[in-house]
Amino acid sequence: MPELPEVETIRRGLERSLVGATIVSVDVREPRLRRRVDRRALANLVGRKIERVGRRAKYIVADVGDDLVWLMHLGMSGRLLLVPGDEPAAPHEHVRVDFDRSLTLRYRDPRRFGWMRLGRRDALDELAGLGPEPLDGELAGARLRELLRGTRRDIKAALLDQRVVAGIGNIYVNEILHLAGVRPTRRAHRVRAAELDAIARATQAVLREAVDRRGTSFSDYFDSDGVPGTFQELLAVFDREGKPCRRCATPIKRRAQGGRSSFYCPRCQL
DNA sequence: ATATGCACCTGTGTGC
DNA sequence: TGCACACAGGTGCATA
Repeated sequence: MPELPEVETIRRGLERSLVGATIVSVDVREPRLRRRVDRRALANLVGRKIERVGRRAKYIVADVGDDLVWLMHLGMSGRLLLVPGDEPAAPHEHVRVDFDRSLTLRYRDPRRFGWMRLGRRDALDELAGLGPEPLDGELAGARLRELLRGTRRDIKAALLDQRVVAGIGNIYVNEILHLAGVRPTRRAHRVRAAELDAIARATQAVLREAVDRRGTSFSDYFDSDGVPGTFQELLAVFDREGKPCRRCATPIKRRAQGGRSSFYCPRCQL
């Protein structure tokens, strides 16, 4: 479900409510997530205080002291919700963490593609090898050119590769390529420098706007307070097969690419 | 190196 | 109404 803008929105919600809060109890109701949740390791959260809530790519990274980090990934259908302590459990609520302020964090994930773990900051191999954060500092065309040099795969697959750029998923990659005027099937190494500049700019513009709009809720994404985002109102191509391109009115096309749907305007994107 | 296919899961929408 | 099937915001592995 969540890409960078959704994860960032959730991060902000957790930061607002949880920084300074102390964990009172941890209840792993269903450890069989994408990777098995280590109950004993996670139990070390008890008594610790949330010092900081960060994000890297699509990971939530919470500092809990002593160089320990609580790492969470939401997969496709994961949701982190802050609810009053006495709220009854909802379906697919796999982990609940109680804090010292009548507040619990619930992890719900019907498909169980997400997971979480507690580890030492220097042992988080999940975060090693991730590409640049597109909204931190510069993601310039020149940097993209370096990252894509020599790669023969298509530009869409390259942008979805978290080692190339961190945080982009299937909604935003379609939107970015539309804004940049580049077809998703173009070979990455044949995309011109000027087009890479456009892709770099479009990446930042799309992700910034989507963060401002608190993410895209086209079916069932909600932030940590249960509030939907509004970027779906601005989608140019994603899930708009057959509808008119917002720029030129040509019907949007859809095709499968690497097992997932690509949407593009056959006129605006070359 | 990379492309493809599939596997991990459940829910929802569609067409018959 | 039921049923079969396609498809869903993400990764990661095995195989060619």
